[in-house]
Amino acid sequence: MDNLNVLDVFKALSNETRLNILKWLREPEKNFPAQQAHLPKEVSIKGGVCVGDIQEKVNLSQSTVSHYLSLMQKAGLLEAVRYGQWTYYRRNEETLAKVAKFINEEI
Amino acid sequence: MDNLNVLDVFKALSNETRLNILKWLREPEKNFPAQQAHLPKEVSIKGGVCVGDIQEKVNLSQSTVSHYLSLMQKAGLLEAVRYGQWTYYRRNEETLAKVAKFINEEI
DNA sequence: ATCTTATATCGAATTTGTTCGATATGTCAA
DNA sequence: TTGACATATCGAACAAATTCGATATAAGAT
Repeated sequence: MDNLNVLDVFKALSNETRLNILKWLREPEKNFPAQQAHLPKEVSIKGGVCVGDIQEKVNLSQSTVSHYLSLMQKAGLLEAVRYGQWTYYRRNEETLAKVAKFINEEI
Repeated sequence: MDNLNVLDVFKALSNETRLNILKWLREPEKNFPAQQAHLPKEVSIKGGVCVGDIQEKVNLSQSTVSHYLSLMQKAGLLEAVRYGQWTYYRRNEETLAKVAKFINEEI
């Protein structure tokens, strides 16, 4: 939605855990076994994984993971979809593409 | 030379001044008028600009600029060529290309 | 209404980054 | 060999990021 803020993006990418989360979300089914277990069969949040599943994989506190995801969302790297009490985060491919383009053409 | 350390790269890119330096070094002749004034005519360090010229453009102390350039070099974004008492820094396009590729294919 | 579960936010401790001035090192010129 | 200049390194002050546990908010189940 908002325009690309490269500084916020690079800051978000300057952390191994956050980088891993982004990588894992490339293949959610593979990396998060319990993925979307809370969703009824007729609902699907394509590519989305809830905070709890991510926290389980990352070895950090719930508050830290929540904060990280929020940072990444503000940077435009992730988007959040709420379903009931869960928040599903998924990659925002548009921003990723813009970042690669930016490196190639502007930096 | 060394292998790509993306974390160091993203940290180096997480700063407006450093980002600007990298951009300016795309077109050294345009952005650094006094460029290569110290070099004898027969010597040319393609794309290289000395620390003093960069410092003049950035509004920060000599030690800070030196530190920034060193950070960027360690991250592989710049390479340094010494000529006499001057150090010329220029972009390392190979790393930049690797970073864009990394974003597209791995992150 | 109450309890439980999921996520977000707050406040604080610790670590890392920014930035400076002072000083060290290296090179050239007289 | 002394002096001047370019750059690098050091040590310290301040700002920002990391990370936690505690608490707030919000939704679902009893």
